[in-house]
Amino acid sequence: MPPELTPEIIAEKRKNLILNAIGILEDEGIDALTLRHLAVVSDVSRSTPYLYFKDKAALTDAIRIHSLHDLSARCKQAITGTGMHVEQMRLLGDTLISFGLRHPELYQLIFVVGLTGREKSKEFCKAIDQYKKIIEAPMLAAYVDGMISLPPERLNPVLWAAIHGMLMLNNAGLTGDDASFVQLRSDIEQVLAMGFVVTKP
Amino acid sequence: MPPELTPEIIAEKRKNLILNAIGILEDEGIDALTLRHLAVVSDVSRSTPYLYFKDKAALTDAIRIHSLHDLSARCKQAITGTGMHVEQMRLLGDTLISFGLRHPELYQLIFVVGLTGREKSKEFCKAIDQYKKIIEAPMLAAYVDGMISLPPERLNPVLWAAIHGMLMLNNAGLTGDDASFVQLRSDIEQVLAMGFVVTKP
DNA sequence: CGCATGTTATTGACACTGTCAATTAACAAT
DNA sequence: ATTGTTAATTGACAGTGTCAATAACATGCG
Repeated sequence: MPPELTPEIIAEKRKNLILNAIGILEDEGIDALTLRHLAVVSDVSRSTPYLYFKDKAALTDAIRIHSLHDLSARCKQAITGTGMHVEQMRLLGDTLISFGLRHPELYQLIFVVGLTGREKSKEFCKAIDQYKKIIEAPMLAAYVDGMISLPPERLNPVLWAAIHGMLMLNNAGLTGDDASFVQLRSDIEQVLAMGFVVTKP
Repeated sequence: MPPELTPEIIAEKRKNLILNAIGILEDEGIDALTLRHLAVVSDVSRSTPYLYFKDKAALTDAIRIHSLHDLSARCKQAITGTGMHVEQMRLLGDTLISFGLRHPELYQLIFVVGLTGREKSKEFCKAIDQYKKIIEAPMLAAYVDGMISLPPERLNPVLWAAIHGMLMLNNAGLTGDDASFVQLRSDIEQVLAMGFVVTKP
């Protein structure tokens, strides 16, 4: 008979590898994220990760999914405490921007598909859908309240693109110094708001 | 004495390697862009590229710079023929979007610094500055004409972030099908325009 | 013409990486 | 204690970036 390896234990070991991989990514950069290095850091043998991940792309995919769930949780928490829909929208934007600024390497790994592996996995798409659902809820409420002029399925891509672009440019060092980024952030907020927020008559 | 290798010939061989590298990138993807493969395609020996590029990062940097010059040239050409500044702004946006859609791998290599190598080179920064200067010229003209409400150094980052984000999301397959992208593109244009275009009184 | 010289290009070699087959170690049930 | 199944390790191989050692080679001088 096999040793007692419950699915829970397997899942825990898997999660441990994922967390160690994220640690490497954030501390030493994407180039240091190698399966062998992960094995050393995790104090396991060279090919043990292959027991939990089919290949390297599967590992990075798992990192993406884990991090998306984490981000979703942060978003949920960010909007508890206020019921004002437009305020919630701002809080969600802040959460994403803050995440992108604090975890640049991780952010890039998550959202720049094609950095590793070409096509999105089923689970990744599910995690994205979950995240989008959380984001779009306050937007839907604000829309039915008549506060904004575009429905969520049209407004969210606009806001997402603006924030994503700002973060990616900043990540690439193309937004100048910190002051420039702050200015950009405020300008984007203002320009966008003027573009879709319904002004009271 | 050395063999007759004029700087022109050296530059030509170098450019040839760059063009071949771009060909590999666009035809076979970023993973196929390897120095050894480039050598085979270019019909030279394994380490000949090292005579022209210090290391792989120098090669990708050269690709970036070459492509930025190419993009700048396209932009210059796009706005010849009309003197209407706001129309020129639209044409420049179309040029960038069209470039990003037609050359996704190349676009990502250029603008996602950190994909290869960590810090920007001097020459890359110069090419970026050149490009920005071309982009911002019509915006400055439109600003002094009173057509738009933000000066170029503030408006350009906003527009750039929006377009960059849209292209990167699309590149990652996060903008849905083609129809969704078209919708997003038009929504962004509209929302942004409402945010900064001065409406005639 | 033949040789020295400095330059260009190729090959050899090394450390890494992803990956998997072959092998060993661990352990529950008998 | 034996055994059979499974977890985990080691061996091995093809690629990759990189550079030192080597060859090829056009030119200038004797």
